[in-house]
Amino acid sequence: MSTKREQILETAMRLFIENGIQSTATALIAKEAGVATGTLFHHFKTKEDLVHELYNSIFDSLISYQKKHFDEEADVYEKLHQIWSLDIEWGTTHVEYVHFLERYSFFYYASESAIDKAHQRFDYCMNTFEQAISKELMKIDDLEYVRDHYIWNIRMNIIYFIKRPDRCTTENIDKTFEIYWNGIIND
Amino acid sequence: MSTKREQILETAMRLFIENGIQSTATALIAKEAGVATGTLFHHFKTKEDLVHELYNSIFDSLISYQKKHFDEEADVYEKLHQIWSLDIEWGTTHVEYVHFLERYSFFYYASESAIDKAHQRFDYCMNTFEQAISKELMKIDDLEYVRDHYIWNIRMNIIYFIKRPDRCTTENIDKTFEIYWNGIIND
Amino acid sequence: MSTKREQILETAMRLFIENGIQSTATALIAKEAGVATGTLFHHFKTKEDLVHELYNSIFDSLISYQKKHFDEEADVYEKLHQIWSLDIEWGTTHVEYVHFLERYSFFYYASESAIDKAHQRFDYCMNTFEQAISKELMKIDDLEYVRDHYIWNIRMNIIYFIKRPDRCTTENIDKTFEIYWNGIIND
Amino acid sequence: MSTKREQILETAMRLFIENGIQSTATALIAKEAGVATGTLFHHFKTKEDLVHELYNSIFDSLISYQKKHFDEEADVYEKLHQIWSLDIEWGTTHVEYVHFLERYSFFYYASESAIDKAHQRFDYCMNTFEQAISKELMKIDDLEYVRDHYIWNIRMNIIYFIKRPDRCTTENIDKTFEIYWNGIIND
DNA sequence: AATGAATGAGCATTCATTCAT
DNA sequence: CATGAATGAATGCTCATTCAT
Repeated sequence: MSTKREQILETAMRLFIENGIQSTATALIAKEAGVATGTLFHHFKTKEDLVHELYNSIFDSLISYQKKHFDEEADVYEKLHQIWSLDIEWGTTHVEYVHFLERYSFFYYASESAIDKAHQRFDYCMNTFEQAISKELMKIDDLEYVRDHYIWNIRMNIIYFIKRPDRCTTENIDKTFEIYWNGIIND
Repeated sequence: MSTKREQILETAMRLFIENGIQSTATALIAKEAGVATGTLFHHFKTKEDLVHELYNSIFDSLISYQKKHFDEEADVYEKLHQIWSLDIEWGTTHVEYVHFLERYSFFYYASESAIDKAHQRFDYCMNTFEQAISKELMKIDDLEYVRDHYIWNIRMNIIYFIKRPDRCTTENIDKTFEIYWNGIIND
Repeated sequence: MSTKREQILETAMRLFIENGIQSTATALIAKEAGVATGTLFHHFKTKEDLVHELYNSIFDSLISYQKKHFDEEADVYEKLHQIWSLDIEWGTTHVEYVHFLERYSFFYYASESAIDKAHQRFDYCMNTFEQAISKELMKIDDLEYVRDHYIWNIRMNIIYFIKRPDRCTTENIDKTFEIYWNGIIND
Repeated sequence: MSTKREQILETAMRLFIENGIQSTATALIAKEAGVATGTLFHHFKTKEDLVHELYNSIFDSLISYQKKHFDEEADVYEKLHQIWSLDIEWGTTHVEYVHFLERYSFFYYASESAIDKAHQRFDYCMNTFEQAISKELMKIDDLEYVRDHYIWNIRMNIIYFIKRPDRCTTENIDKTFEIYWNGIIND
């Protein structure tokens, strides 16, 4: 019911993307959200709390989107293909979330523990990577490598398809998955 | 050539890496460099200028390192392999530069024009990508894709080998190049 | 008579003692008392009112304690001895009240008029001081001096006996009264 | 040479006395001192540092005043008489310092450690108290009691003589010392 | 070239109080 | 009686930059 709270969240997201998190003053967020500064701090103890809430809500969105379509019973190739496609579908339809995450990722707010917590939420991905490794499908049998390799490639591809929506076809998405897959798997 | 100027640059690099660029006050840089705040602004018109000078000197380092070993006459596979290996060699032996670049990349200081200028300096890389595309070696014939795909993957790998210096062997570096190459090329 | 009202008073007293009056936020009092902030302001028009109510209730306690044992008919020495001992007895058994008064005394809330009003309530003490002066018992025949001299000495002694409960015996209390009495009276 | 620094100190002292320490905003101090807020924080890292500097400079004044006249070789009675008279002379001629100390003493800024440090600076007083106790001159042979008893009485007397400058004669000061001395010493 | 005092707009956060429910 | 979201002026403090020496 808290309309003001939501207004603050929406405005903060927009301003963080436009100007960066550190460069966005809480006073500006409040002003553009049409509330008093005190109201912002009534709902969020600190600016950092506000950032974290946005960060978590984005992962809520992504994870719930993926879990709706993810098939635990499929084989490794299928599952990775699904994850890849769903990530890109979600990313290109939640552009502002992607921009926020890119602002956030290498930002000082993103403590190691926050990143760890985020990784933990993607257990179904991690399980798939582990399964792939244990089946000796991967060129490198280090979970950390496999995970980071996936994350950096999917980030790059999502950003690419956002920049080039004209190329964002199923066919092209499949092609990018092949690039990912052909690279990482054993011949 | 002034010693003070160099002290400022070194100290700034260290502090930017430790705390982030935006979170590092010029007053602190001056203090830790053992100079007056006025001296810092005597040598660098603005904080942004200081950041840019560091940024450019890093690419000077990387480019001169690569040009020393790069063989323009080799074939595409060879050239990309060279660039890949040289990037990782340079990255793992210039850890602080890598950390600085990661701090800088997604930072608001990095304007589009700064990024474009940087890309231009890597003409020998771009030429190689173009050559590969024109020879129809790549799964996707879009220069921007090929370039970004390379950049994100090399960044990911450099950071990985910095985190895991024990795994930073020629054999493993070659294996990661195979992951890159097998992914991006046509079958 | 409301329980909530009493919870507020008790919690406020505790927090004022722990952190000082000005440093204790009304929101914190409400929270620790388990009531809403609105409830606090329903029972006390302002924070200052709450402080005053505590202040007055403490003097209610002290004065009623003393009046129960005070003998108006005794001679000056006896009466001052009684007041002295009763003050120390009350103080060492109402430690939190003492702490509150010490927090309050030099605090900006304590206006001159509030202090005057408090002095007026201790008419039986003032009468005794006047009696002592008119009988030429005191080294200085200025009521203000006699009063302040008593107040500062009794405060000091109460605080001392609170810090050193092991020394708080009738014998020691009597000894401190002798210090007071031998000082102020004419030889 | 730092005129601005001194202006800040003088203005702060005045405003702290007038309105209390906590109720005086650093912005107001800067404004009334005719400097920018940044200047205040250039000279004093925090408001607390500013308060401490004032506090310490006051004790510098008192201690240097007393040491100029204090005779280490005199007997206990003489030495205490000197300290007493010098305290009152200093207090009535440095009224604003006294007011500041009264504002400060029971204020949350005055940590136990700050109070301890202050006590340590008055070693010549403490030595005299110890000497008096070891000669069995005092009714109570507890150094803490003797010290606090002195402090509270001298504070009370200084404030009294400030309020009543007409009564501040050598004769009256001597009389108040007799009140102090006759009280505390053994018969 | 080097210094460091001075600037003042800007920032995150606090808090007594109000008021609609 | 009770609630707690909402308010917004106020606060201590920061920081890139300037400038007189």
